[in-house]
Amino acid sequence: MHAIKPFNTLGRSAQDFEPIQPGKVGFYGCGPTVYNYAHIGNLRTYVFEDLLVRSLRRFGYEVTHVMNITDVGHLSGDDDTGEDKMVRSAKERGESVLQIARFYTDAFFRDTGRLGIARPTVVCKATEHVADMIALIQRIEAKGYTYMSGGNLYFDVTKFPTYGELANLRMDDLKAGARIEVDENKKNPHDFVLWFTKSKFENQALVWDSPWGVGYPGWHIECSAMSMKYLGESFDIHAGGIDHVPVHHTNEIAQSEAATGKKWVNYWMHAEFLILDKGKMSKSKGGFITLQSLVDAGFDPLDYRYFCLGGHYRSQLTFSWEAMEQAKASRKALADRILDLRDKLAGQDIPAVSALGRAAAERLARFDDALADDLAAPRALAELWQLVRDSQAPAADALAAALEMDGALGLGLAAARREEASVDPETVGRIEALIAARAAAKKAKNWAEADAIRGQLKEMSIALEDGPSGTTWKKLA
RNA sequence: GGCGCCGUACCCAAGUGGUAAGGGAGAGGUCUGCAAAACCUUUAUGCAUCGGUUCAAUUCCGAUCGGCGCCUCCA
Repeated sequence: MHAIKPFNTLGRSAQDFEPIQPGKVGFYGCGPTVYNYAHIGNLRTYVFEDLLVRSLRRFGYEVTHVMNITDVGHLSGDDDTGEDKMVRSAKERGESVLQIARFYTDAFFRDTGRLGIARPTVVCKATEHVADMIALIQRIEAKGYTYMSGGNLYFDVTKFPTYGELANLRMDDLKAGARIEVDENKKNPHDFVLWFTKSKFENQALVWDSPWGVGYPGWHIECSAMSMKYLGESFDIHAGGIDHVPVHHTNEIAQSEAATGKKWVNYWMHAEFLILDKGKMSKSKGGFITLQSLVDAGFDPLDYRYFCLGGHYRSQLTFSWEAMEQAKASRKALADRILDLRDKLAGQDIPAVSALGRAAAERLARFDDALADDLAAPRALAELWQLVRDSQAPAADALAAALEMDGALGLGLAAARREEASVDPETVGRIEALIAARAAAKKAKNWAEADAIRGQLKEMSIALEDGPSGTTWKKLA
């Protein structure tokens, strides 16, 4: 089992990973709020989480990956007074909240699927776990961490001495409410709601009965309740976007540890933002780019995955169409290498990893070192390139090692195939006739004629390649 | 006001207290009737600026300039 060393936000340092149970990893990744399509910034985080899961599995861990689907309660506006986002979407489309949630959940998994992201072991919806949340809140209440005020149940952060540790918050010089009016029902600006009975917006669509009255859960409790349900009261890794550090994850820790009295999560990993030239991409500000819009622009979803892997997950990555073009070109070149290696082997068996020659084995080892070192994908990618270009390694070894690497990177290299021209049979006949005519012209050394035919085919977006075994063609995109 | 990140070639992007990975793009070459692919060579005495520490700094420290994120639902 390879020693992996993730950067732990808790402590802000790279730390040797030691799972609670040897050989097993409990991993919780914050999932989407399903009131709209995911944008490519959101998706970057899921690519990171997928790389983490694939790497851990590659290193021999049995990973239980839990992801929540938030299908209740979030605000729509920057001013904290808007409607529930789910409710607004539902209203706009004339559908029920649950229909909206279902629709965008499906869209989400369609996108992650296209990105080669493995489906989590457990996908859990907030609306189906309200009873678990209520039970957890009761535990917190029983330990004396809560108070009722203005109809809502609050968590009192002053009762939790290590509050803010994850985010390096210092309670005394914090200026909460710098950008937002503080809820006057709170004793402390950092207190947060565990259960609402007094909604700030009318017509809350989804409400449940509870010991505190009819209402709905606070925004942080679902992750605590569901993660503990599926992973236990303490588990190994929790990941999410970096924006979650100061509030969401900070509050999750407080409420979870208040309830159990135990350390909740050992390793916290946070992905940095994808940004545009003008700043971050967000659902509420502009610059909303979906995976589909990349596809519509002629990119394969895996081109975007390659783009993401080209930067380290803890660094901001700036999106640009030019960078996408570069990623596309790189990924295609990589796939072509794999195809060339396949051709060289001509059906020969691919050696087992244990039977690799030294050159390929060393590359693979370095690749693993890069991944183990806080998921250094750019370095891992560089090793893959070196491998695939290294004439030292026999083709069979190179191919075997490259496919091993791709098991972690998920760039779909095993499935790489030459671009099959999607051309109707009639046109195929014409193309082949022209190629035959050109072959005849070439044989007669009538170069002008041969080139004319090449030009004619080019008009039809058909590119020819003369090889040792004859002429092949493909349709250009 | 507080917290945090970043500034490396034309572009994207690694990295290290001892002299700059990888990819894209460009240039030259080999090969090919042409073309494509492939292969070879090539593109930062330099890592925002200015100081400091050091035998040695791009890498550590400080300041400055510039960009970005968070403190509000947000990946």
